[in-house]
Amino acid sequence: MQVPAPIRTPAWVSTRRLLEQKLSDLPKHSTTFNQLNQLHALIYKHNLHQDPFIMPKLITAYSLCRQMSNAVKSFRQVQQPNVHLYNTMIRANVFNSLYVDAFDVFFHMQRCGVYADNFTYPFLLKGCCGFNDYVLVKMIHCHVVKLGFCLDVYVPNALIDSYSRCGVVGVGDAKRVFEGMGEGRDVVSWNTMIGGLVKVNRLSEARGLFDEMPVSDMVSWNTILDGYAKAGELNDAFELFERMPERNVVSWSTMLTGYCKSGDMDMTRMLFDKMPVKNMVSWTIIIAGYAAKGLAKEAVDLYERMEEEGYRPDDGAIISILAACAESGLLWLGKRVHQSIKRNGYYCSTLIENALVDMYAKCGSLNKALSIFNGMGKKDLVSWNAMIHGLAMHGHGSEALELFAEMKEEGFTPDKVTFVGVLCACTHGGYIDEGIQFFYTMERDYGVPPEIEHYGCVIDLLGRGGRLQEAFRLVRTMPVEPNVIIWGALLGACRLYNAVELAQEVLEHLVKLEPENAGNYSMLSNIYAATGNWASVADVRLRMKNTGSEKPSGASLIELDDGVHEFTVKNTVHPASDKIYHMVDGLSDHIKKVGYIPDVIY
DNA sequence: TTAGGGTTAG
Repeated sequence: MQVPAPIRTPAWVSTRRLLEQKLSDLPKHSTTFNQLNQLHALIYKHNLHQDPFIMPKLITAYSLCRQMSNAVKSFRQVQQPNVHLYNTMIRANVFNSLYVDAFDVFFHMQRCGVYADNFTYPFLLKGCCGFNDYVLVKMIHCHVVKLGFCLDVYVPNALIDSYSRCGVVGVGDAKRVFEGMGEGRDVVSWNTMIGGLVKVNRLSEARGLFDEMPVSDMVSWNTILDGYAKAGELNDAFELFERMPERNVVSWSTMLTGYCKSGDMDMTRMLFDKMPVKNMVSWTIIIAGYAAKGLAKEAVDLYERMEEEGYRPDDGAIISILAACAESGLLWLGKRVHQSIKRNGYYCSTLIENALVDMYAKCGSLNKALSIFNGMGKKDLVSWNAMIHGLAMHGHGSEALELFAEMKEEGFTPDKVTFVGVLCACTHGGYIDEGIQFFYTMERDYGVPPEIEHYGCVIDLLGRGGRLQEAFRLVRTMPVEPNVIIWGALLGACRLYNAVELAQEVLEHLVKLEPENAGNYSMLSNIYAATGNWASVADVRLRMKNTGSEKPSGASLIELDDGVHEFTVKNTVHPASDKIYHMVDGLSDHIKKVGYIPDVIY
């Protein structure tokens, strides 16, 4: 069907200009579906749905408010898309993490004989980051070289970035592209290369380039600052921070992250309070920092202050904060974030729903996790994995396995993370033979080769099932080097079955890997004690003293409405200590009367 | 091109 060319009356021209302006002015996050649909209808009415300037703007607007099906519909309305429209569509897909679709658009474009330009390859290379796939980047690189494509600075810069994001395997290629650019390098090339080296922890090399670069800008300073902060070299980072010709919100946030990760929340707070300009990222860093450390009151207070000051948490903020809550079991803040999502009607993406499922599951609210999971419009593999793992870790092994079966029926292919959850479900549900069966068939039936995580699970499974020799044999024959988790699982099993000799051997391996962890010695000491070998208990204690490893006392944390309460052995600092001990003594007497024999830890 | 981002064994 031929679309008649619009008649360019002055009224048409002004409508066109108005629509173009409206599309450009749309706010990124608060655009509603209706607003956009109205604009789309107007575009149709004025016969502008073939317009080479209007349509990319419409597609971008749909993409920004996560309406990709409408973006695709709009794209299909255009009969002869030009390179600009293809580029827009590739970028829209990448922005929405639809990497496969982005590549499909690229192939479609080639089939239609439309030539890629300087923008196509950088957009496409950004799509490779989603796969984090070195081979894919290499393929595009070869493609560009084969075409004899004019290597404008944008394309090699994108190549440096994409290669660097592939980690250690790609950084060599990134360097070759960087060096090949010669005099053609701009400040972005230098910054990207420095960032790439920082990503693979080659800090001194990055510093060398930073010192060597002809002209540095704020991004260069921030990149190298981030390198020091991520490496935990906070003194060096701070020195650099003070020496910076000027600082922006990114520089301050980089320092916040550094101190947060080192656990120094006082310093983090001091910097945060001193920041001249804050943004969503800086609020997120400090709130998630407090949350991850279980500092409930500080985290919730700041979250509320942030909302009072008119900040609306974006996807990044919500996900980071929920993840931090999940890590420390901070249900209080997790619920608070969930409330504000509901109250403000934020768009709840699959990413956010996954974070909610994970948070509720990790915090022990399995019903809440399940109700969100069941109500999800669109589940992805991560949703299933999070729910399976959540059920498994709380002892609902059979439910987890049922969910695994359901997931396959729905057409999802399990990945390596799924099998960690499945094996964990078997361990905690006591399904030893089933677990071993899964372990030995995961590669054959699903093409997922077992990795160290799966060996960890199955060794735990065998160990808890009392099949210690089998577990030990597997550790010795497995193709990967056993780590502390593997040896730790084995030591735990030895403790369960009082396997003294095996425990001694396992401990020697563990001590080599983590000499500073006193928990390992305690475990061995407990095994000796359980078998009445008091002389060896004394030996181990002496060895602990000599090596200077002191086991920190364990603490229990309970979250009530007003925050997290910590309890340790013989600790009386809690304001309600007297009442609590009274209750504990009463309970203790009661359970002994009904036949409880305490398992004394030595 | 720089700061925060979901699922992973003891």
